[in-house]
Amino acid sequence: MDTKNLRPRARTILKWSELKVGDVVMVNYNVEAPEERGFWFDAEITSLREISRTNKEVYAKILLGEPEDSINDCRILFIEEMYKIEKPGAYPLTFGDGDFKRKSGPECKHCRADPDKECRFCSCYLCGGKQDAHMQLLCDECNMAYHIYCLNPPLSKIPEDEDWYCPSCKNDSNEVVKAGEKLKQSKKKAKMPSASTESQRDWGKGMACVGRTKECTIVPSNHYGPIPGVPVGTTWKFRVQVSEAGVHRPHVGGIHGRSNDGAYSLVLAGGFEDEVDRGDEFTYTGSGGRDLSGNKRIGEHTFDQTLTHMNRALALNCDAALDDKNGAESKNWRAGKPVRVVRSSKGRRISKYAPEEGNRYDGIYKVVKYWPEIGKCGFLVWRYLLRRDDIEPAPWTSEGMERSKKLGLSVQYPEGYLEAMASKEKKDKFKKQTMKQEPTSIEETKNTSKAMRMGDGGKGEAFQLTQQQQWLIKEDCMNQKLWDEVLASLKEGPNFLKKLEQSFMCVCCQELVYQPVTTECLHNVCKSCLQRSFRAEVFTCPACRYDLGKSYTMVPNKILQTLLDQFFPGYSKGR
DNA sequence: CCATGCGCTGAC
DNA sequence: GTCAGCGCATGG
Repeated sequence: MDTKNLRPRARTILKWSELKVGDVVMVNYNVEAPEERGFWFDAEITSLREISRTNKEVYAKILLGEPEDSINDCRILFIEEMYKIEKPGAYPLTFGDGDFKRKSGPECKHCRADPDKECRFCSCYLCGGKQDAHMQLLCDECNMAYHIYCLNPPLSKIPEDEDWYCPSCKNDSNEVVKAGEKLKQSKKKAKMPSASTESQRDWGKGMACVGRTKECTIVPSNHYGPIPGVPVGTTWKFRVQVSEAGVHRPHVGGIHGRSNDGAYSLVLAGGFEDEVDRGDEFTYTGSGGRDLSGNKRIGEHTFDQTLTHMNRALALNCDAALDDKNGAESKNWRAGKPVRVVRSSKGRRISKYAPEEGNRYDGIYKVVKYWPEIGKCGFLVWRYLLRRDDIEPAPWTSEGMERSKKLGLSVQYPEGYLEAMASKEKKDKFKKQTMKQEPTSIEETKNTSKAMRMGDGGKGEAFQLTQQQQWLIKEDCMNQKLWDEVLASLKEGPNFLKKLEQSFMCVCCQELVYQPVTTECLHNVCKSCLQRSFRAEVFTCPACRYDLGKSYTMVPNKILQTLLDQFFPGYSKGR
């Protein structure tokens, strides 16, 4: 088996039939639930025996850099995924101490116990030296350290880019787009109309086709209800930002949902003239029935809509048995599943509740009823009645406006957008009289960039804790020190949640702890992760190696679990 | 893999 | 003002 040309980045899932003694593989071990991440480690297969067509009993020698971390031999029982790798040891077992987080210098927590010992987390992969930690770069793929001056060509300073990949993990240089170079044509793109029509349009510079730069991770994509840290009234200029915030994930689609589950959010953009919006109640129209030929995103109505896909999803939110012929009405509309509603400024043509600019989160609504009807377009459409059910005041009410003012909510623009627009305007010599109204004066730009930072999870209004949360935090005395640290960032508003997520991340699975066990040494680990460690006969704390003892009783910290469930609703789904 | 889509932009 | 037509995320 040739492992030389296979890099972790282009990892290939191994087939059982390919596996043989002597292979070095990267294994996700003991995964009980497919969505749950287990331990990643490198192992050399020492023996294997076929049990069934899909199962092999595999014994492997774990290749780890540090003896105290190693389980010398193990029996691999449930291999969910297995990859061939180039650099053994490049993916450390997650018994680390935050080594994933170290970007560069100054201190490697991993080897602080013995600073003189060679350590693969802070010794340069090229020269082997540990010196000049501040000039080391960590590869985002394999976590190996590299001195910037050992690289070929050497770098003069630590790059400011978010990600850095070492020479062996970096993609084929032919695929890398160098400064000033045009994007390489993808296979998919070759099929697109533009390939043949030689379109001269300057795609990519504006917001028409940009991708996400951030992703909402505090709740899963199938999360119902508000997004923690996003108050009603929050407004974004572009749909892609709404997607990044996790409020409404599709870039273009009006409904986000799953046809066998329900709808999580929708955007009111006035796409249908015969829709009615009364603020606390509105009618909405399903999707489909449009002619999308010519690679369009919206088009003429040419056929009837069906209660499938997203239309079915939205119907499932209604607390009534599904009826795809006549529709249905809920007897207890509040019992339906919650839908996040975003109003777009485009809806102004039919609704006075639409915002003047951008896309505004207006809160939670429920589906009261849905029915089929012949729309103004002449074709059958599915129509829905939604009614507001949210304790947060609607943005157009006086209470809501006061709150928006208090929270300092204003339209959020993508990073660098206003600056880019301002300089473009200047360049185009479009100064003239617009300067007074347009937010391009220095003062105005400053104000808006403050709002942008807030949206980025930066400064803004302080995060509010409920009385119950304050009480629970006080009760969780084992974690007092951690909470003190986390509470210090309350004043940073939405950043508070990020800090919270970091502080209560499980060192094993690198996710927010679930059913956390707070150890005697005051670390928090998922109960299932700790159990897995114990099954592998490692009875120490995964974070600090403190010996917990073979007969340690794992008691989940219920108070902490309650708190985390409140701050990150739905995060434990599927775990 | 493929189909869908209540955005967005520059060209006209 | 109108219009063609693109990447991308998402679900199936």
